[in-house]
Amino acid sequence: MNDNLGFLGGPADEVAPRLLGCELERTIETPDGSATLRGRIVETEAYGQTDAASHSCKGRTPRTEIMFGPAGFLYVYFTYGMHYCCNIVTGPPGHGAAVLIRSLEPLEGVGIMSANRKDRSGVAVTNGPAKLCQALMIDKRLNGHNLTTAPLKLITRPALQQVEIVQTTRIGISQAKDVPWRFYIKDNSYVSKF
DNA sequence: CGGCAGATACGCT
DNA sequence: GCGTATCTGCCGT
Repeated sequence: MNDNLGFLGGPADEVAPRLLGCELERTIETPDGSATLRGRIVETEAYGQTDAASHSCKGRTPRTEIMFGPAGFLYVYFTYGMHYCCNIVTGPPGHGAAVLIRSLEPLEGVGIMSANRKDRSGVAVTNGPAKLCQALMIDKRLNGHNLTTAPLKLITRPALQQVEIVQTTRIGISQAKDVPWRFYIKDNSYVSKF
C-alpha cells in the first residue's frame, strides 16, 4: 500500500474521522479525452467486524470478501434495488471492516457531477452515499479497486482538529443504532442530515 | 418543508 | 421469500 495511506490499516472507528477532509479523485473518459471529478470527504461511518450493522458481521461471503482483504481498497455494494454505496476497506487482512463514505463536497468537475445527477445542483449533487456514487460514476465495476491507482484515488490531507469533527450515531440502519460511529465536518452544508 | 410510500434487485436464510 | 448502510416524488401543512 501507498505509504501515506498507512493509517487505513487501523480500526474503522479511528480511520473514519481521519478520512474527513481527505479527497476522492475520479478520472473518467469523455468524448474529448478525459476529465477529473474531485470531492472532499465530509461525512463517514465506521463498520466493524463485530458490528451487527456491518455486512461483515456474519463472516466472509462472496459479497463481503473484499472487506476482509487489505486496507485501501474499495468495497462497493448495491442496495434497495437501485443504489450503490462506496466504502474504504480498513484494518489488517483477515479483518472485515470498512468506512462508508456518506457525503462529499465537490471540488472539481462539478458540471459533470451535476449532469450525472439529472442536472441537480448544490448540495443535492453529493450529500448522500448513493448520490455521490452517481455523481462520481461509481458502480459495481469499481468493487475491489485499489485506491492508490486510477481511475479512482484517495488523496490524503492533514487530519482535522478534534473540534472540527462531530461524532454521532449512524443513519439508515436497523441494527446497532446506538453505536456512535458516524463522523462529519462541523457546519459543512454537504453533510447528509443535521 | 416534513412525512410517507414506492421503486427494484441482490445476497442470504 | 424477505430485508435492505437509499432516494425520489407526491402528498399534506
